[in-house]
Amino acid sequence: MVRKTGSHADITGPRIRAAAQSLFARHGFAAVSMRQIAAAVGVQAGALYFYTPDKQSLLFDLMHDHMQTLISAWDAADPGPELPPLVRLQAFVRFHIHHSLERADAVFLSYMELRNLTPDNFARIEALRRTYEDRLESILRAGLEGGTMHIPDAKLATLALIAMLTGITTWFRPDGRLSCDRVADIYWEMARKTVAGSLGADFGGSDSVA
Amino acid sequence: MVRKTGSHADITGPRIRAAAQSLFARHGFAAVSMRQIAAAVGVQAGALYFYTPDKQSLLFDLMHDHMQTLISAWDAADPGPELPPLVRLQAFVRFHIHHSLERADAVFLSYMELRNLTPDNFARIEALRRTYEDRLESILRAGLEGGTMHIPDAKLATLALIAMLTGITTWFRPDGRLSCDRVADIYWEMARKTVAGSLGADFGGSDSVA
DNA sequence: CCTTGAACTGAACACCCGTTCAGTTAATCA
DNA sequence: TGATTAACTGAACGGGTGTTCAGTTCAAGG
Repeated sequence: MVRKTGSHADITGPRIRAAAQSLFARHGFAAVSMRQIAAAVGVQAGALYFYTPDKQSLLFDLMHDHMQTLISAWDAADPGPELPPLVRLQAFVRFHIHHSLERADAVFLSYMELRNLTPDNFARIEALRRTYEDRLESILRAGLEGGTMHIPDAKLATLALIAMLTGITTWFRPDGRLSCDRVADIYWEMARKTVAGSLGADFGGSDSVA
Repeated sequence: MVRKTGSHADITGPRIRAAAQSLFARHGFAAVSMRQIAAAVGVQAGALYFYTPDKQSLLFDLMHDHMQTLISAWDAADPGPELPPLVRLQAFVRFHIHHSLERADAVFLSYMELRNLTPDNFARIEALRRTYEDRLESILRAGLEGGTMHIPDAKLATLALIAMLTGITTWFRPDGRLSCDRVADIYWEMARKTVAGSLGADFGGSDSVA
């Protein structure tokens, strides 16, 4: 009696969130009005407040869900700490690229609209972002300690790799020159070399630059 | 008689642009009102229109100036095409990091507010961005042809490197753990390895991952 | 068939938006 | 000193903002 299966509400809520995500990603949180979101769903603006307390919560929920999904999806995809760090790193690179490209709008939102969150909400999203970064950083530290990786700074390498991988979402087009799989192959090769042993002597003179 | 030296206008224009840049970077173009910009300058909103035709032009001018400054500053810093590609790449990495960190607001604007440009203005900024990317890409292609670099895809390596370098602006703090110079050193080492020869056999088994 | 109540409308609330413009101010020049 | 004019004010313009809420609708439950 409290809940009817197949009710309209079960589908309208997700539809609002989908419309908001798409519009926020395309035009930015501040540039999209509740009336525009409502129109995209085919409803009056007032009806949105049956599903969300306010506009800010709509943004926060989208970002929060994305970060939680990201983290738990990686924890499910992680081949495990007993495997060699380079194996785990390869899994991470492939996972991050595929997961991000399949959720371009959510990824865009989650690092473009941080400044539109209230301080409290910002802190919660930041914590999740750091949690995800720590997953990668611990892989790099394991590789460092095991001697299979050579990185000048684990924290900076983490940030550099994530920036490099996430940047793909800003230019990748499914109908472009390269498929998602091919892009993942190429980026894995670059990432592998970034953390590889520092056998830089194979091109003489590069260090003797003024 | 047309221009008075030391007039108020000579300083108010730049002050408006500085305030707009700071506010746009912190809160986003759409979230900042002309009245807020005016208040930051200590003037009424209407006075802004003595210096800019509209809000959109204010944004475009900031982004356009930043891109032009970036490109011409690199062209001045480029050690020249007669030098080894790895030398030029090192110069590029150091230049990009230092230039970006000294202009955090402008960098932030120029890749966060692209979607708030009118289609015409967007196309003009995009062209400048591509011009800058081409500077790096041609270095990588030269290294590829000369055999001193080994990259799976010059275009993707360009995008990966720029994303990696520009990402620094999102976390770098002048009073943080590492100085700008130290960060540049670390990133150069990572960038160098990314484009280095593919002597990946120094850690056996990494390629035999399922 | 009638009641219930979830889903939704449409109008209203107070306020903010970018932009314009008739005036005011104050400094310069002849 | 008086005319000129660039710089700026302050009010107004039409319209959009997030949010609320008294009503309407309509399918399901008893």
